[in-house]
Amino acid sequence: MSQQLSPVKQEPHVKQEHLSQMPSVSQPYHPQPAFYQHQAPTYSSNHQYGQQQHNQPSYAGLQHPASSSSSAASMGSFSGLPPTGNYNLSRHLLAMNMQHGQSVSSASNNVANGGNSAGGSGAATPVMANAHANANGLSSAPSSPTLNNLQYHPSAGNSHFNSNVNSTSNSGSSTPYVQHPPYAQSYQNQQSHPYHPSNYNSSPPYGSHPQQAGQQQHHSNGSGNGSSQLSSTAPSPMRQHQPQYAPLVPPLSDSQYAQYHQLLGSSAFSSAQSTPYHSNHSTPYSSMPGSPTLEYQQMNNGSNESALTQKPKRRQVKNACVNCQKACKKCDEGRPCTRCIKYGLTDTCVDSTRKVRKKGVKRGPYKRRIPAPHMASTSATASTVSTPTMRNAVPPGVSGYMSEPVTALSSPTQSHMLPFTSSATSSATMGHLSAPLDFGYDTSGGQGGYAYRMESGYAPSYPPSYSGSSLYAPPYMSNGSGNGSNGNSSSTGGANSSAANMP
DNA sequence: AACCTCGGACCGTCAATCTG
DNA sequence: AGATTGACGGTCCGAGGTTA
Repeated sequence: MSQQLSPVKQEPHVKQEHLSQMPSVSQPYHPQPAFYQHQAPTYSSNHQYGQQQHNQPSYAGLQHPASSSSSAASMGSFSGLPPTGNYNLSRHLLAMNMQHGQSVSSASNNVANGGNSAGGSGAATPVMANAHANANGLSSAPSSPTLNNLQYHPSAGNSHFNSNVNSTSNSGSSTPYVQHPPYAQSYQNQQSHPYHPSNYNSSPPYGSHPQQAGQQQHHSNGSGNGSSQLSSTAPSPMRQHQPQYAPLVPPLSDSQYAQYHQLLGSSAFSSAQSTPYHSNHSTPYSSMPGSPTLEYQQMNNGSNESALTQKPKRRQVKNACVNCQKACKKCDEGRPCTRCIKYGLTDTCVDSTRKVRKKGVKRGPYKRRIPAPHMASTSATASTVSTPTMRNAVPPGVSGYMSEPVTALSSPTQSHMLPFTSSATSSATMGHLSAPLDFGYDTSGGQGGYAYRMESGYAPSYPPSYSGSSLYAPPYMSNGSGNGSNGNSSSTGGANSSAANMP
């Protein structure tokens, strides 16, 4: 079994490298619950995409009638599949369930491992240690608050909490999978992609007919204990609304599917209702996925002229599905999402797993605001200051600033979404804000591609020793800010003064 | 025309840091 | 302790290429 493990090629593409640094991506499909370890004794923590399935006996035996000929190639990672026989959907789902369930624990496990190897720092942070401590086997709860509140998705991992919940899939049924030709081809060519569904193991690259949505929903529902007690009646505790959904999905055209899904998404049947992070999502839009009029949310309900000239804010889902994530396409909160329904990828439409944020990363002294009462510049327009850090410019005490539209923005960090009113602009505190300065293109770490912006009026105060926790060079290198300084903003005020005078 | 790929702009989160 | 900062980790726009 172990000799079947083959290293998954990493595409040289930059973005994929970045994505491949997301160790937890593979975790939802990680088939290594503790109770299965006896069947996977050689399992390594340095798992790769596309390998886990080989340690999963019940899944390695997955058979697929539609993959007998042409699609066999597209299922390269399923090379161990027998060429004939019935596709055992229940086993398939069972395996997927276990893989999903494992995500909770293995994700945290990966934090300790991957995070350590990637950054070389923070491995010993308390949270990571804690995550690791919880990462063995049957841990039934997200091992970190982040996982609990954000990453843990019931559709992906709830099975872990319901180890005795029966799967409703038809045991032994050989449901015909309908392969979506374009994607079959596409995914076939992407097997080296770390996000390739075939490398998820639980996500065979064939698309399923949407009629199987009702079965697929039980991915989140199956037993995680390897039991074969399969029932055809027990609904998912988290998605028991969806049995109503499955029969309602006839073979429709793509547009019809999309339309239908929009209805789904905006209805109480949306899986978004059950996601833990939607409940406290601050924006009112999250409850209405799929509404085309909400693709962009209005920054201002017409109360400010500047809003008319500003580009509407892009709205993102909390967690894109693996398919949309891989394709860098817009997803929605429904599972399956509209796009996956459209392309027949409902089988693999599962939430991607979010990486646990690193902790213990030393951050340099923050640049400090300069009082700058005399630097008022009325030339600052709403557009020029509408940077993500614009909130910095909002005086904490400015009342009325967060009035009408802000009621929808309970998240304090979303204050930068607010329009920049003229009154605020003219305030003395705002005066030092003019066009932000781009300080080039950072390619030194992380995702790169971010143009560091220094807003005038802020004094970069990185001490010379600061290296962004070894991740970044000091982003403000214009004049050696902080050279010999102790990070005091006064030492770099000159740079900002000049910045403030920039046109 | 539809779809795919992917660079990078944009977004939201939240731990580190600052401030009163 | 609460506010703020800003890096991180993510989403997905949109342009260019490919395919049917």
